[in-house]
Amino acid sequence: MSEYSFTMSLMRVTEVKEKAERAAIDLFAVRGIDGVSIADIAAAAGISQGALYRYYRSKDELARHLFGEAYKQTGTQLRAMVEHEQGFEAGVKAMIMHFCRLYDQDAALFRFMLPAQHELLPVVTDDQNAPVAVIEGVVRDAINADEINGTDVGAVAATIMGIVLQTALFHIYGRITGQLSEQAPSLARAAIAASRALGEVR
Amino acid sequence: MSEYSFTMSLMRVTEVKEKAERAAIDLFAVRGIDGVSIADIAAAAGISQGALYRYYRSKDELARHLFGEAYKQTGTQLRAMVEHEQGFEAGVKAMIMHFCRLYDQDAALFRFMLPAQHELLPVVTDDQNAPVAVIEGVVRDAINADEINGTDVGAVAATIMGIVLQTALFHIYGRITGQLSEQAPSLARAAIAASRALGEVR
Amino acid sequence: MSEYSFTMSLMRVTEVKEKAERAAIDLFAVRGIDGVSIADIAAAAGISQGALYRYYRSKDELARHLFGEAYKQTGTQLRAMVEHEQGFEAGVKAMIMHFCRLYDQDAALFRFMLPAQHELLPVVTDDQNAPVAVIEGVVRDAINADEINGTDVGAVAATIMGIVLQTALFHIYGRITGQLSEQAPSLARAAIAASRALGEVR
Amino acid sequence: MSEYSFTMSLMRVTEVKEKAERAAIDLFAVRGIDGVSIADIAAAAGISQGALYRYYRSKDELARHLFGEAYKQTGTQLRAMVEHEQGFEAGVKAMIMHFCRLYDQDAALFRFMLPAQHELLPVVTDDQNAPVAVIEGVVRDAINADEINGTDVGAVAATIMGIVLQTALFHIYGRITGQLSEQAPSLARAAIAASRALGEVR
DNA sequence: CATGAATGAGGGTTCATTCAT
DNA sequence: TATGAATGAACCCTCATTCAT
Repeated sequence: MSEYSFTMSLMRVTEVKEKAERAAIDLFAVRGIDGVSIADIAAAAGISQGALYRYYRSKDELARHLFGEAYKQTGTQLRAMVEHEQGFEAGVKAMIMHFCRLYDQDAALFRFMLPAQHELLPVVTDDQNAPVAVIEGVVRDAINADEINGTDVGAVAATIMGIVLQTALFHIYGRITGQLSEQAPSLARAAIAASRALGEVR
Repeated sequence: MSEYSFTMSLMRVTEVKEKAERAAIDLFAVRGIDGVSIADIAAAAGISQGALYRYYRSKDELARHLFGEAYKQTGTQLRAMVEHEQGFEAGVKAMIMHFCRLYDQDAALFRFMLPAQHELLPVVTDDQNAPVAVIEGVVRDAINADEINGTDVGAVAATIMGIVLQTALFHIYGRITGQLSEQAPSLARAAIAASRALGEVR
Repeated sequence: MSEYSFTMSLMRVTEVKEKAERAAIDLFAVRGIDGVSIADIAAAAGISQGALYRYYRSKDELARHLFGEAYKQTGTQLRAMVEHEQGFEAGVKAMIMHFCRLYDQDAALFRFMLPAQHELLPVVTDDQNAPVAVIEGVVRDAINADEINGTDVGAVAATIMGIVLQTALFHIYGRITGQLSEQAPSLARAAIAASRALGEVR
Repeated sequence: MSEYSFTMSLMRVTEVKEKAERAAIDLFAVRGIDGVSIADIAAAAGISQGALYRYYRSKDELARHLFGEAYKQTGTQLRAMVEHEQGFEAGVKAMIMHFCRLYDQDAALFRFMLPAQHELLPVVTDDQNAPVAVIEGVVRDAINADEINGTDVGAVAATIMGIVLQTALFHIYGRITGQLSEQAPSLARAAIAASRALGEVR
């Protein structure tokens, strides 16, 4: 009841919550959201099933929250990254390096997010800080600054994202090995070249 | 009920199977494999639940079969496409045009396959005719013919696939509109440029 | 698949459904709706839990349906009973006799309905054929025909219902024994006397 | 949190208990015992869930205690009421007026007790001071004093109780409006007339 | 051979109760 | 002593699968 117990209970809260979230992400990454039961998560986290419901109203909310947070945080970091850079090339390089490092640091989070997009992206609020929005912002600026030709912002953004994400996917499936961040420079070159090529007059 | 069963018995086996598969793909595309029940498929196909088990041992096998067939067929068509073409550029153009047409013709099949990869690709036999294998073949030939620089076949293949698939994904989510096949030429240019850029010496 | 099998499956349907409903009523009567689990009902009916869901979307719907049907049927029978009778006294006698016989024939149904009113009456549509409505109709006619004095139809109806239902409740709790229908005449006299007394000038 | 616990420790034991009981009754009245969780009660009472277990061993005991207390107290008051009166008529009038006032003063308590009877009456000890016992005592005295004819004490008591309780129920459901105590005299007349009519020779 | 009612093994969720703080 | 996070036993419900007809 003193500050001490107050602190303790707060620590426990984060402990349990963090353990649950870590377990959820790791399991979701491997088996997909629907392939993981609350019992699985609780067992992996070393907590009871009921404990999960103190922090999340439902399994659905847990998945949405995890995805949403990771998605938003990725976007925010991406934006911060980009704002330090000048010009399209620097922006793309920074973003792609960021993605690659993210993957290298927490592949499970990536393995969770990639498939989860398909079902959760439509649910998550299309925030200003969504990774897609950040990428599209960079592309838009580049078009306005005549750094690249092109009318369709989405098409260019898709190209950039596709190059990185599919590479990550190949890595997950073992078709590519090694640290992804080592490939970041060449991926960036590819993305920039592709972006320019998209807008070329035939 | 009896009229119904009468109709059923007049159906060709393939008819029933086709209806079931078509219904399954359409439903899987929209709600995902786990989001669709056998009852849903049977209802949409106008057949009984039990009938499905005459053709497939389980729902899992149905999904695997549908994915596998589509995957294999796409790969086969892709290979046929490619064999008619000479050189890397022509090959990539043909493949990308093929993907785009496939999407335009049967978006549902795409919407089914794209997310399904994540859980079914590891299960499906890594055939010679898998789309990935075909793309990698084209890339390998190009490298051998010195059309592009690059040591990592997978990296180039990932780039090419990523550009097309993410563009399709953007189309599914409404970020891109119009016929995808109209964008095929520019996507091909982007893919070729990206492939070349990947191998550039810095 | 012939008419025979069609007939058979229909018979099974009613069999299972009836068994489930009978078990549900009997259990609800003794332990209350919330005190009975789907597992209890299934076990008592000798069917699987899942089987229940072919006929009812939820336990709630099962309870509502059972109550609603019994309630409506009681009302309908009551109305039929009453329409054969002339005047207030005959009407009340008929209704009370009907209630008593109902109780004697299926005490469990009564034991289910009496407590269930408290939670389900507000949910059930206030039909023209609700027992309350029928009783109120008889009362209203009596007032219009100057057979009884009284301005408040509800008050008189409450009195009549209260006399019968509380008597049934006493019987359930063992405070009264024997066939209730034997007591119907005296209950009717009491109800009629009470109805008249309600409207007397002080 | 600390302010809160500070406040709590200043509370008198009875204060906490009273708040909990008041909250419990109010919630039970509206949603029924099974429809209310310990968390609901604790929240409404402004106490912790655990605190409830200092006063009651279980939720069941809480409900039983509340019902039992109210039941016993009502019976005791009823007995006190009756002992001041002479004769059957005066006794019934006093009892019914008491019931009506009780309802007017604390409708929630009534709304709690009425449905709760069905599950808790069999559990509560059949005390001498139970309302039913008091009513039956008055009836027994009246029979012995030849104020009413009748052999079955229970039947008469059921009639009297039924008239009052069902009227209260109608009031709860909105079929009757206004203060119930204003209707007490006419309800008493009805109860007395019904009691007499029960014993009449046909 | 098709049917669809029945099964039963889980899955998600709630909640009375406990207990470390 | 009060707290409320944690527990875990049920509970309701879904749905892939089976099988008598």
